[in-house]
This record gives sequence, C-alpha cells and structure tokens, in this order.
Amino acid sequence: MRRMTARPANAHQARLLRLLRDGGPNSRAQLGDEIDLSRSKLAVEIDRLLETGLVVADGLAASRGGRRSHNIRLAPGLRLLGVDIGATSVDVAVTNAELEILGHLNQPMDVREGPVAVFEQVLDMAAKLRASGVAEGFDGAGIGVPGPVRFPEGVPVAPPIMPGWDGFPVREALSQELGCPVMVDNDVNLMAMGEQHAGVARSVKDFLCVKIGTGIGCGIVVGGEVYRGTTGSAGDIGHIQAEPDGRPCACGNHGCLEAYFGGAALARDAEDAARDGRSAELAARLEEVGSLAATDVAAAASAGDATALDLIREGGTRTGQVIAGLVSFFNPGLVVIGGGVTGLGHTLLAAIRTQVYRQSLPLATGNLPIVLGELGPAAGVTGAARLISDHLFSPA
Amino acid sequence: MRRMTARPANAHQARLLRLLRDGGPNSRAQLGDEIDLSRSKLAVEIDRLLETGLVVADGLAASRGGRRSHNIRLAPGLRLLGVDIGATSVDVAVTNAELEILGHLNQPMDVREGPVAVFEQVLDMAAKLRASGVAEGFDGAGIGVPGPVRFPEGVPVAPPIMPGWDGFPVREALSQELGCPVMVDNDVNLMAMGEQHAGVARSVKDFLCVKIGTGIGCGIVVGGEVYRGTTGSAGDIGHIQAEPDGRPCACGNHGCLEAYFGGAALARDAEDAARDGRSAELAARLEEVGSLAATDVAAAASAGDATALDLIREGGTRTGQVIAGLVSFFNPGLVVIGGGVTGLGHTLLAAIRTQVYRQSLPLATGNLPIVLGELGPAAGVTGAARLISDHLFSPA
DNA sequence: CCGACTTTCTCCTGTCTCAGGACAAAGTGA
DNA sequence: TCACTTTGTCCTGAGACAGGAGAAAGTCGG
Repeated sequence: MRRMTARPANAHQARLLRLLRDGGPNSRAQLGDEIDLSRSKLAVEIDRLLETGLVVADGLAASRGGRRSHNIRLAPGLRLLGVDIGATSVDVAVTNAELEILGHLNQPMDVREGPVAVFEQVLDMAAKLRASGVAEGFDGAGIGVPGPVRFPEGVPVAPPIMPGWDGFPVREALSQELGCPVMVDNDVNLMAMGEQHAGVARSVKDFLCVKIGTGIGCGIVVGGEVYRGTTGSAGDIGHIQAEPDGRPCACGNHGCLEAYFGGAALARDAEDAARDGRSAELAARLEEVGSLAATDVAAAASAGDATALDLIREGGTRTGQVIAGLVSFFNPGLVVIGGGVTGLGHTLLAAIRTQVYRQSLPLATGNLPIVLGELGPAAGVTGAARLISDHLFSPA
Repeated sequence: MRRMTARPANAHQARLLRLLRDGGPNSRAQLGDEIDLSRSKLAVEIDRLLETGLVVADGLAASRGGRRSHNIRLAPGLRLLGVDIGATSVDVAVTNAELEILGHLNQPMDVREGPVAVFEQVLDMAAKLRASGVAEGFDGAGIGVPGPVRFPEGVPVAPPIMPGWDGFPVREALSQELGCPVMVDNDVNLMAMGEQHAGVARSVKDFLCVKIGTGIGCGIVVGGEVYRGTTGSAGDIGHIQAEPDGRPCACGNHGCLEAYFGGAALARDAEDAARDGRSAELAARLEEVGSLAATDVAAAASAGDATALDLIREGGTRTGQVIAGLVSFFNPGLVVIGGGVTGLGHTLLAAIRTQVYRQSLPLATGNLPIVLGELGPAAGVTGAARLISDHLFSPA
C-alpha cells in the first residue's frame, strides 16, 4: 500500500509535470513550444522523468504532416485521494494524475464528532474506493476542513464549528494512516482551487469563490495562488457585520452575515416560517420530517412557495451586500458562488447580482461576472487533489 | 538634463541593486552571504555594475578583524523624483538611490484643475528642487494620483474625484517632459510602498494601509507586492456601505463610508456642529476662516472640545466597522492608518482599534497591530521613488 | 511509386554559468 | 614576529544549455 512516489528533480521537470496535468500537449516538440527550453534540454529532462516512472511514453500520436510523435503521459497508475470534510458530510474521491475523478463517495456525518471518528469514516470510504478497483494505493492525499488551518503544518487552528479539531495534527495523522504525503487546507480554498483547475475560473488570475454551506466562507485567489492570510483565516466572511446591532450570532457578536444566511440560518428561518403559518409548503415538509434544511427551502421555492422565495432573496441580498464590499475592496475578475445552497440556484444568484451591481463601484463591476460554480460537490475533492498534486509536482 | 541611466543586465545584478538600496551590507563578502551566489560569480557581477556606473567603490570600510573591505555603494549621483498628487495638494521630493529624501516641497492645489495645470505645477516644483542643488537631473520619476490607474500603461481610469484626468496619458506625458522613465500608481498604493520600505511595515509581507485624506482608500500588500486588482481599483473602500440606507453619498449610493468620514465629511460635519451651536470652539474657528477643515477639528479636539472629539470618535468607529470586515476577509499581519487626518491621532486610532478588536474574529485580530503610519507626508513620495526604483532596478 | 517537403526526435559540439579551492592581500592580537 | 581572521582574486572543472546537423518517419502531389 505504501508507495515510493518519485519527485521531480528540478523546476523544469516540475513545470513539465504540471503542464501535462493541466491538459498541455503530449509530444516532445509541442511541449518544447510551451516551455522555454531547447529541444535537447527538454529531451534530457523527459528521459529522466521516464526513468523515474513519473511519465510514460505510450504509443504514437497521429501524424500532423510529418513524423509521428510519441505520446508522453503522466504515470497512468498514479492515484490521488481528495477529501472534503464539510460541517455535515464528507466527500472522498480518487483521481488520476490529471485530476480526473475515478471514484467519488459522499456520506453524511457531523464534523463535531471529532477527528478520530471522522478519520475512521474517511479511511473506511478510501478503503471502499480501493476495493472498487479504481486504486491500489495512494500517492498523495489532499484534505479540506471547514475552518482555519495553519497551512505549513496542516493543523486546524481555533475552528469555531469543530472545536474538537483545534490543534489536531491532521496532516501527520492522515499521512501515517495512508502512508503517503498529505496536505491540509480550508475547504473553501480547495473549492476555489477546484473551480480554478477544472471549473469556471480556469482563465482568471484574481477571483473570489464564495461558498455558502452551513456557514459562509470565501476563497481568495491572487495571481493564480490561494491567499491564506497571516494566520490562515483569510476569507472568513461569515462573521462580517451585515447589519449594525443586528441579530445575535453564535459567535457572540451581533448582525453577522451568518446570522442571516447560510444553511443553518436558512433552516432556522424556514422552520420559523413553517410554524408561524407563513408557508403551507414549508409547514407540510416540517410535519413530514421534523426539521427543515436548505434543500427543503429550495424545493419549496421551485414549487412556487412565495415565503421560501422571499427567504432566499433576502439571504441573497444580505450576502450580496457583503460581497459588494469585498468586490470594491478586492476588485476581482470573477466571483464564483458555490457550496451546498447552490440548489437555491438562480433566485439566489439574481439577488446577489442585483445587490453587488447596485452597490459596488462601476469600475469594479463593469466587467465582473458573478456565476455559480461548475463543479458542485466535485469542486472540493478536485481542489484537494490539486493541492497535493501541486506538492508532489514540485522539486523535492 | 536627459540621462542615460544604465539598467541591470540580469536578475543577479537587479537583486544586488535592491539589496544595496534597502540597507544591505556594503562589502563583497557580506553581499555574498545575503545573496545565493558564489564569491567568484558575485565579483564578476559587481565588476560589471562598477563598469556601468550603477554602483561605485568608494574607500575602505573599518576592519572586522581581517582585511578591510571595499565600500560598495549605489551611484551617488542617481536622483529619483517622487510625486504625490492628492486631492488638495501636491508633494514633490527628490531622493538618492537609497530613497533618502534630499529635498521635499508641498503646495496646495486642487486636482480638479486638470492634468495640464497640475503638471505645470509639478514641473515647476521639480525645477525649484533642481535649482536648490539637490539634483542636476532625474534618472526616473514615480507619481501617485488619487484614483484608479491602469497600471501597465500608467493611465488613470474613471477617477471619481478627478474627472478631467480620465484616460490622460500621465506616464507618457511626464516621461516626455522629464526625459526619464516614469511609473504611475494610485496614491494609496504608494503610501503602502513607502511605509513598507522605510516605515512601520518593514518586515510585514501581508498588510493593509488605510489612507484617510479627503476620501478614504486602502493599499493592499500581498506577499510584499502591491495588489492592484483586475482593473486597478482594488482598495477603493471609501464607498463600501457602512450603514444600509444611510446618508446619501456623492457617488449616488447611500450609506457609503465616505459619507460619514474622511476629510470632506468631517469638515462638513464640523461646520454643521459650529452652526448648530454644539461647539463654541469650532464656531470660533469657523468665524475666523470662513470654512473648516480636518485640521480645525484636530485642533479643537486637542483643546478639549467635546463635540470635536465626538466627531472623531464617531468617524473612527465607522471606519473601524469597515476595517473590521476587511480584517476578517484579508487576515492581514498589520493595519497601518495614514493620510491627512492622522493629525486626529490617537483618538481616531483608539476608536478604530476598539471597533476592529470587538468585531473581527479573534484569530484574525489575535496578533494584529493597528498603528499610525510613521512617515506622514513622506510616505507617498517615498513610495513613488520606490516604485520607479523597482522599475529601474529590474533587468532591462 | 517517387521525390519534395514536413514534423519529430536524437546526437553532438561549443558557449556560458557557476561553485569552490588555492592563494594573495590586508588586517588583528598576543 | 607569528598565528589567525577576513576580504578579495584567479583558475579550473563540472554542469546547463542552445542550436545545428541529420536521421527517422510521416504526408502529399505528380
């Protein structure tokens, strides 16, 4: 199960590997065009990569009018594990070196059960994926957790919604269990990396990725790199004040964005509306299940329930208000909206857009797309795979 | 007057020049310790720099227990012009290659008079500085303007407070007039660069620099580099909403920060207070001069006037509210407060601190200094010199 | 089927970069 | 005066690298 994955010996090899991963060309000649190296030097580096087994030459490509080229590919057996721990569920996926998802499992789970229980679950899911035949072992794993992370060490710090994880050596522990390199990051940052690699943010260098799940967070990408802040808490926008002296929030302050919107707030507001008799639709659902979630509001809204639509619109407006400020401040080239509540879809998006376009500076919004994420639940695990892949594909 | 300044031939030479500029050591041996190069290679590069005249070897340093070293210094005759155009005044300064200010002039002037009039003024001030003997000519100039700039071209774009400047080719025009390379940036970004180079932010990589002048802006530094955003408007925080449906703002929206604080809003509020009879102190000053400015409020406050103190505190609280959100979002390692209203001093700082420390997340504020800028009016011109120096000290 | 042309890949050689050792120069301190 | 330290210079050999020559393998038109 333990694998001795080779690492690129220098920056040239690292660039080649990433180029291959990100959909670059496959022949020596075309790789030489993309990378700033002579054919001779390039040939040497590729030969070395072939020796280490990091890339393979399998077969010949079709001719483009001359001699046929050898197909250079990343090691086909390389397998990465992407883990995305949310507040209420866990996603685990296996990818190849190109970060294509070969298998993906999702399981409800409360992160507050603590790292030991969650790890057991994650390892179990990884074992299931192995058993299904998509992987024999893992060359690396990336894992996202719903809270701030001291990135270099891979340790959560003071995470509000998962107090039991504070200081738990996630990176070290998982690395021990899996016998491969592991990198840890905030789940929102991974979503941003996922959308950047395979989603809607492919060609953008500076963008924001707002994840609305149980809470609300924001991934910040500057010059193509995730920005994590001084203590790893950058993007923690859930507790920005949306209303001075507003609703009390679980954090102890008043008027925080999360007091008004996000999966938790939305569910609570929906239950209130059901009990107050403001929405027959929601009341019926509450009767049925005993509690409500964001998905119930989404369903009610798409059934035409006015109260549900109002809840979504109001939440979107609040969120848009905060995003408007961030847009003025950060002047991004794109804003991606993602997370569990994307089921609320275009009603939410329209409310956010209206607010941002109205409130931010014209110069900042003039050419600013605000769009839903493309990858859905795959964004997090793809980002996780990308994270560890960046690590593996950098000089040892 | 036109000068043919040499440029470093490669990245090594550029690094050496910046190291010397930023207070690095002066002997070949010690430079070799800081830079990752062998003594032999280093000697070659320094010899080349000596040939081009970019550095000189003047005399011997004191012995440190062995052979005395030659003092390697940046060309002593190199002169940079730093220009900081504010809303209501212009600063022009001359520095040497180490960015030490050799001469500094300040002149009141309304930026709305347009680029032609302002340029005439700037060139006149530059000529005065030359006449005073601190410079014979200029090897480069940096200039800051109070609005968004398309940085690569050095052209202001859609600047709200200086409409006549929209699209004016500042960089090209000034370069023609002065006969040397010119770089243009937003004034707030330059202030941030100034404080980073010679001020309070010397050792910090990620920080915010809030400038409260006539308006309010924010310089964003990520990894030691100024972040300018997609269209050059990053940091434009004056029109972030501080109060939903609040006071009308000149920009057309309601509740913007600048409707509550900044030099313009403070002056207006002070005049209101003087007329309403809420402050005898301010009324007396109004009587005297006919209008009030931020400095009058500062004077009244230090004379103990309660209303003036209240105005400052309230403005600081509003500003702190916005900064609190930015701190949660950006998680900086330092927040610098600067600009014309720093005369309001610690009353203002205390109000901002209180609000930020109360409202932002503990993880983000736990170790976050919020301090006044060190350089005062020298910050902008120092940053401007630094900007052009970075350009000159990069490979041609 | 043949020759002209294209594309891909390999091999070779000369140039340039660079590190580190040897050593000279210039100082300190006992 | 001698042992030792620091600085600076010179030299040599190892490695990085570009680009030309040319082989290999294909297309295409006549």
